[in-house]
Amino acid sequence: MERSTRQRTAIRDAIAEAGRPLLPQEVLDAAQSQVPGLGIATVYRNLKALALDGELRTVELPGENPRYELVGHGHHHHFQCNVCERVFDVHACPGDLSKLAPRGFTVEDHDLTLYGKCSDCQRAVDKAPARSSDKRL
Amino acid sequence: MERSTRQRTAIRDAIAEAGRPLLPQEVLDAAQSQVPGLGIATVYRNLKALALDGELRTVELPGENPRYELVGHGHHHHFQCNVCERVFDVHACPGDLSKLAPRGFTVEDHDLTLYGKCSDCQRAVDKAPARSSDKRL
DNA sequence: GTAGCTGCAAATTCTTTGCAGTTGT
DNA sequence: ACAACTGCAAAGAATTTGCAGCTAC
Repeated sequence: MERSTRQRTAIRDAIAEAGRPLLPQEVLDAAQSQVPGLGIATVYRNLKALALDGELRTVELPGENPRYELVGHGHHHHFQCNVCERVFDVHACPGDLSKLAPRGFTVEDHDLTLYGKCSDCQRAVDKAPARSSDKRL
Repeated sequence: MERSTRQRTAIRDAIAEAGRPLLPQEVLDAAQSQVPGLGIATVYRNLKALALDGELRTVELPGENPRYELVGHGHHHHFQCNVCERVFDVHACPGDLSKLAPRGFTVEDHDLTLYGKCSDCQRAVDKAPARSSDKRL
């Protein structure tokens, strides 16, 4: 049976406050402000448990480690910033994509990731137009 | 400068013959029939080099380890069958998705994966209609 | 009281890297 | 010849697991 521990609460809260999908390590960093001794293994165990429980959803972007977000938003997609690499929710959807599949194939679902610059990074670029010497990451 | 070695040739051939995106381990298994002593590190090094070189493309599906396929088709997407789990190329594209992003965000690229039933598995379902006891995964 | 939870460290899995010997050009 | 390449084993990074002590109920 599921217990309510300081650790579990801190993990849930960290994700709720972030408002965007977090990596296990990001969850640890955020939750440690509430529970200093928190270990990464506990974070992994709780993320898995909460996901199984239906409280969290696993967000798997191509080539990225899994992130976790609160369930609650229904069908939606994600945007990853090419600069800061953070991931954001996109509450829009191209809609019916069934016509994209080859003949004879049936489309039941889809997964879409947008890439570009988030508003913060876009603003930074606008203010300081790129010089050829600018290199990030 | 790029050399032509037995190993590199075997790796390239393995992927060419497969005709679908392969995992590094699958590449190793296939290429070892040509070069028995082939090591996994060499496979990784060559996959990376060939991808950098523009010969191979990395196919990263959500929650899956990276696969590699021959370049040749330009921008395209993938379809994964919910039944047989095989991955197919989709040579269609929803096009401009920039309006889906939140205000202030700039869309530069996108990644799309369709899920459903491939023609083979769809045909199988049509012939043998699902019973309520049928459960997958 | 006790089953579930936790932190730590060791184990796993996938991928990368250091090194000394091998090979293509 | 000589830089690129290779196999092996060790190193990394992300995630899982074993275990003994802790804690919510």
